[in-house]
Amino acid sequence: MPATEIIERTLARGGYRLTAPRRALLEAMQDLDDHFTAEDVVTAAPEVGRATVFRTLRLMQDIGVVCQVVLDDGSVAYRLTSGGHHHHMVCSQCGAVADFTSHDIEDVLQQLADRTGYEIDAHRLEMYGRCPRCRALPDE
Amino acid sequence: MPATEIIERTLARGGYRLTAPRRALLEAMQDLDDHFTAEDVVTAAPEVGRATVFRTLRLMQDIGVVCQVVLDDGSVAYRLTSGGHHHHMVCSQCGAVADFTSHDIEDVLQQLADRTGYEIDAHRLEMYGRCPRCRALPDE
DNA sequence: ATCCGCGATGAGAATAAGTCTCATTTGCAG
DNA sequence: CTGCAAATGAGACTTATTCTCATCGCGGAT
Ligand SMILES: [Mn+2]
Ligand SMILES: [Mn+2]
Ligand SMILES: [Zn+2]
Ligand SMILES: [Zn+2]
Repeated sequence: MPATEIIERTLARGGYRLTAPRRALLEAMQDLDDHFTAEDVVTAAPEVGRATVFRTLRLMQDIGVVCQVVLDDGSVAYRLTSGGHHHHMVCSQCGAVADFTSHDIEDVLQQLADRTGYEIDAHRLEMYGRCPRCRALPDE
Repeated sequence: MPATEIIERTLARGGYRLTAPRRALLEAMQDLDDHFTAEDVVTAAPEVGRATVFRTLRLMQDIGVVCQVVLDDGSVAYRLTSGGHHHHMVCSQCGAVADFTSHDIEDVLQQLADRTGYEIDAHRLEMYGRCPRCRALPDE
C-alpha cells in the first residue's frame, strides 16, 4: 500500500513528469479493488483518455509501482505494489490477492539454475487456493 | 513431445470425438515452434474454422495435452505438453521453452502453505533467462 | 515570474484478439 | 446402417489494445 507521495517521488526520480492524468489514475487505482483490469481503470477515471490509461499502466509497471497478477484462468490483472520482487497468492473464493516473498523459493530457484545450466534472471510465481480467512468460514 | 497416437487416445478416453479438424490442428501444432499463439494455429491450419481453433485449444488444455506459457511480457502462448504438472524456462535469447519439474520447489511451496495458513491447490511458475546453449555462444 | 521545448495527452479510428450464432455436418453407439 | 448429439465453420460481433496526430502543459532554464 504505497503512499501517493512516495509514488510521485518515484515518478520524478525516473525523470517522468508529474501530470494531472497520472495523479488521477493513481488515485483511481488506490480506490479500486486489490487488483483491477485496465478497463476498470478506464471506467474509474473517465476524465482520462483511454490511451493514457494503458500508457500509464505500462509506465507504472516500468517504475515498479504496479505489477501484473496472472489469474488462474490465464487473464492478467494489475495491482499497486510497494515495489520489490514478490509473488502472489490468489484466493479462488474471495478473489483477494496477497503478496509473498520467500528466501527459500529464491534459493531453490538458484539451485535449479546451477544444476541445469540455465541463467535465470527473472521469474514469476503465482499461487491459487484459499486464504486463511476463507478457510475459516463455516459454509462450503 | 507426445505422439499423435497418444493424444488421440487421450481424446477418446475423455469421451471426445476424434474429428478431422482436431486431427488437423494437432498436426499443425506439432509442426509449429515449441510454443505458439492461437493466431499461429489459425494461420497454420487455414482449413479449420477460427472458432474451432479456440475451442480445440481449450479442450486440449482441459485434457492436459496443451499448456499455457506466460511469456515475460505477460502475453500467453500455448505449447504441446506430455502432460503432468511442470514449469517453464523461457530463453530470452533464442525463445525456446523448456519444461521443468522440481520436488524442491513443490516442497517449499507446501511449507509456505503450512506456514501462512493458505491452502494452495495450484500454482504457476515461469522462469526467464538464457538457456545453456545460448550462454555458450560466443557473441554478445 | 515567464518562456519554451519536448514529453504527455485525448478523441477517435484502426487493429488485434476472442466469442457467438446457428444452420449444417459428422463421429460413433447401437 | 441409422439417428442424433456433438462438433464445425462462416462471418458477424464484442472486447481489448494500439495508433495517429494535433494540441497541451510540466518543469528546467533564464
Ligand atoms: Mn521469486
Ligand atoms: Mn510446481
Ligand atoms: Zn479468500
Ligand atoms: Zn536460448
